[in-house]
Amino acid sequence: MTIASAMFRERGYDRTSLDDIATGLSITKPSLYYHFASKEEILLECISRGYILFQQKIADRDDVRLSGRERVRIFVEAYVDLLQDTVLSMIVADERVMSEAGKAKSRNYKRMLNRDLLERIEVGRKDGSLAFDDARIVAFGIFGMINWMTHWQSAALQIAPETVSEQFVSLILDGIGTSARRT
Amino acid sequence: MTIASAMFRERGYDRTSLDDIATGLSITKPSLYYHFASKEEILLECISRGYILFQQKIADRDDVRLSGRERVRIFVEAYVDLLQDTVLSMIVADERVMSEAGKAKSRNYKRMLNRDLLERIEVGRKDGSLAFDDARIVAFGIFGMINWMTHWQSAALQIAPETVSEQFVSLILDGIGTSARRT
DNA sequence: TTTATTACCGACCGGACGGTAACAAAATGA
DNA sequence: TCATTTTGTTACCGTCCGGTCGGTAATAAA
Repeated sequence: MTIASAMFRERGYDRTSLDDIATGLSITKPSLYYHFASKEEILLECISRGYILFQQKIADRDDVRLSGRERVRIFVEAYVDLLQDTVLSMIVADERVMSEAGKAKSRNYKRMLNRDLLERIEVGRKDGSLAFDDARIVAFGIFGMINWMTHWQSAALQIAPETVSEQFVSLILDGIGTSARRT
Repeated sequence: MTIASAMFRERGYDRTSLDDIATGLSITKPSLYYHFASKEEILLECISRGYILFQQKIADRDDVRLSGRERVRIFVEAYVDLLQDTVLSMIVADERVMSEAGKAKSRNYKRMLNRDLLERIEVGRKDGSLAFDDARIVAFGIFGMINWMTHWQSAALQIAPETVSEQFVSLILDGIGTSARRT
C-alpha cells in the first residue's frame, strides 16, 4: 500500500503497472488481486489513507478558539506536511484516470478538505483577522501552491520542509508586497 | 496541433492516443507520422507554441522601468491568461511522460519562465516594492497557484477570468491577513 | 510526358497492461 | 491429524497503443 502510493507519486498512476507494484511488494500480480478488486481500488485506498492521516494531523494541532488567521495557518502547515510525505500525498491524484465511481469518491475527499479550509477562511473574515474578496479563489490558490509541490524535483533544491510551510504561510497571510510605492 | 493541445489538457497525455488526435484532425495515424516523428514531438511542439505565445503576451505588457511589484503583477496576469487558454497551457505538462531528451527541452522552457519571474521578484526586493525571505519559494508558490488551475473543473465555478488573475495578484502581493491581532 | 514531391491511407506488428482461471502451498483451528 | 481458509503462483487472454510498411491519389517541376 505505502509502496503503491510512493510509486504512483513518483512515476504517475498510468505509468505504474500492477506488476511494478507486485514486484515492489515481492509478490505477483494475481496475488495483488486477492487483496484488491482493481487497480483503481488500490489508488482509492491510497487516497483514503492520506485523508485519514490528514484528519489526525490536523486534529492534533487544531483549536477552535483560535482566530481564523491562526486556523488557516494550522491547516496550511498540516497540509504541507502531508504533501511532503511521498506515501500519503495521493489526494492530489488526477481524477481523469478514474471511473465515474472512483471520481466521485475522490472528489468527496477533496470537497471535505476544501470545505474545511473555506470555513477557516470565513471564520477569519468574521473575526477580522483575515480580509479578501472571494474565499473560493483564495482556497484554490492555497491548494494550488501546496499541491504543486508534488511536481517539484525536490532533491534539486535544498530547502528544509518547515521552511516551506513557514514561507507559504507568510506568503498567504502577508503577501510579498511592501506598503511602499505602487509605481 | 491546437487540437492535440486541447486533448492532452483535457484527457491527459497518456490517455490521448494518436488515433484520437488523428480522428480529431479527420486524418489517420500514419498521416500524423508524416508530420511528426513521434507522439512526444507533438507534445513538445505544443509546449513550444505555448511558450512562444507567452513571450509575446508578456512583451506587449512589459516595461522595465516599472517597479518589481508591478512587473511581478504583469507576469502573473500574462501567465494566468496563458493557462486559461486550453490550447496553450501545455507548459505544465508532466515531465514524467517524456524521454530524457524531451524532459531536457521541457525543463528548459520551465527554467526560462522561472528565471524571468525570479528576476522580477529580485528587482522588487532591490527597489523596496517587495519583501520576502526566499525568492525561489515565492516563485514556486506563484507557479503552483496558477499551474493548478489546469486541475479545476472550470465549468463548475463561474468566475470571470480577469477576476482570477486580479485576486491571485492581490493574494500574492498583499496576502489575506489583516494587520490586526495575531491570536 | 516523365519524374518528384506532398499528403494521405489500410493493414499490420510487437509489446505492454489490466485482469482472470486454475492450481499449490502455508497458516489456522478443531 | 486433517479439513478449511488464506495467500500465493504459473500461465494465459483480450485489448489497446505507439509505431511501421507498402502503397496511392493529386499536384507540380523538368
